[in-house]
Amino acid sequence: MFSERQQQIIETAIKLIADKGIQNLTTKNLAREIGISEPALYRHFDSKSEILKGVIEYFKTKMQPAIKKLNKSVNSLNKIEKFILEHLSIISQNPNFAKVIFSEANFQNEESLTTKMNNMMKQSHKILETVVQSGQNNYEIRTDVSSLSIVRIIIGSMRLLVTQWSMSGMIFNLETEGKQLCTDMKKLIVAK
Amino acid sequence: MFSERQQQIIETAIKLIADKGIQNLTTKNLAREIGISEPALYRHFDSKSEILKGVIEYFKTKMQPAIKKLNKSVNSLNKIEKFILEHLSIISQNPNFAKVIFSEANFQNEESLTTKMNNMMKQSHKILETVVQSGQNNYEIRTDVSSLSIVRIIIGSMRLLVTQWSMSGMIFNLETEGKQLCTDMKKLIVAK
DNA sequence: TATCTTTGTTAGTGTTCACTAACTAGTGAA
DNA sequence: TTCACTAGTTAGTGAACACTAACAAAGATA
Repeated sequence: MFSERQQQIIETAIKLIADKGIQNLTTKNLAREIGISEPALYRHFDSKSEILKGVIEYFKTKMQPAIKKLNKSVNSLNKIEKFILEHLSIISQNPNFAKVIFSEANFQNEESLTTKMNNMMKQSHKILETVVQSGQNNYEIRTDVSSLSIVRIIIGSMRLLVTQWSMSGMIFNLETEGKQLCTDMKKLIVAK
Repeated sequence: MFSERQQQIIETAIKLIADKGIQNLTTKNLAREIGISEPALYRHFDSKSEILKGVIEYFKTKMQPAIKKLNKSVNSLNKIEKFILEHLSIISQNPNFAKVIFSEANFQNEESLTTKMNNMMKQSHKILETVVQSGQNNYEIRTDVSSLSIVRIIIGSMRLLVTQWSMSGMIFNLETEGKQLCTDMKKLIVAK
């Protein structure tokens, strides 16, 4: 899909945004960081906007494994744990993701980008909601609390953990802390 | 603290960011939206950066009531409910806040702003953690789950709810949905 | 060998950025 | 009445923005 150079451009764009926000992503900074000239960027992308679309596509493909691995578990609580830990593992391996992937504000400037981010988020929520609901149907997960609330609690706390991790300068171990969160989360939502 | 004109500038700045992100906040757009000239802005703030500092200060003062009202409850679960619902009530009354207040990315460009946002967040987490811990000491809140996890779950899900509300175009009632989330949250964390 | 394609370069475009210089109308106190 | 202060104006600054024109080197293909 993306050539090597295109991937390099996308990864560098993510790095620049992670460093100092979307206002730090200029064609000048991007070219300098890669070590090519500005016009060279335009051999690989039609516009800066196309690069940002590439960033979102890149997130999608990088995050896909976190969702595909869910089917390996039968148990719903295990699936939820996998969902969280696989996401955190990928972010842990790509620390620049942390500051960008859950910051919809970075893509607010253009409607097509907002829509793309929106859809990515909705899709992953839908998948998790299906897992939670089937867990409730199997009496693995308590049914006195709506699946919507459970999904919000799971994804909300995961996102906050990632935000705290990046804001702290990655001072703690994301996966260790994630495991603790999972353990506690399971205690809260397991059926009695 | 802030003059009327300064407040107007700050509120308009928040509106512009809410509309199309931080890149939409230019001195030109800001002046046009208010209906004054660009240089007039500089009679009230030394620089654009000072306006952004003003935005954060404005959030602080506007959000303070949500925290001050906590002491009116004795019950810890009620305090947590108040914490969530008061926050949501203020955001509901100031819809432009929704897209900006939890989007640390908007203030990432300058270190002094990042620090300010960071501190605001840490402070409110600390307050909530104190509430949770005293609830655990009183046997109102279950103690088999760490207070840190509970705080992450509460604030994380609240932030996500606000994000979903603003991303949906405010299509649902934030406070109604917030009450449902509170009810479910209390069921999960109440001591057995 | 000759030509085409790919991927880079240098030098530059017009536009927008945050911000300033210089001036002015209105107001309130000495 | 004079004078200073406040809060606005018009016109313009250099720097940075995304992007382009024109050219060049290298490799693959005819």
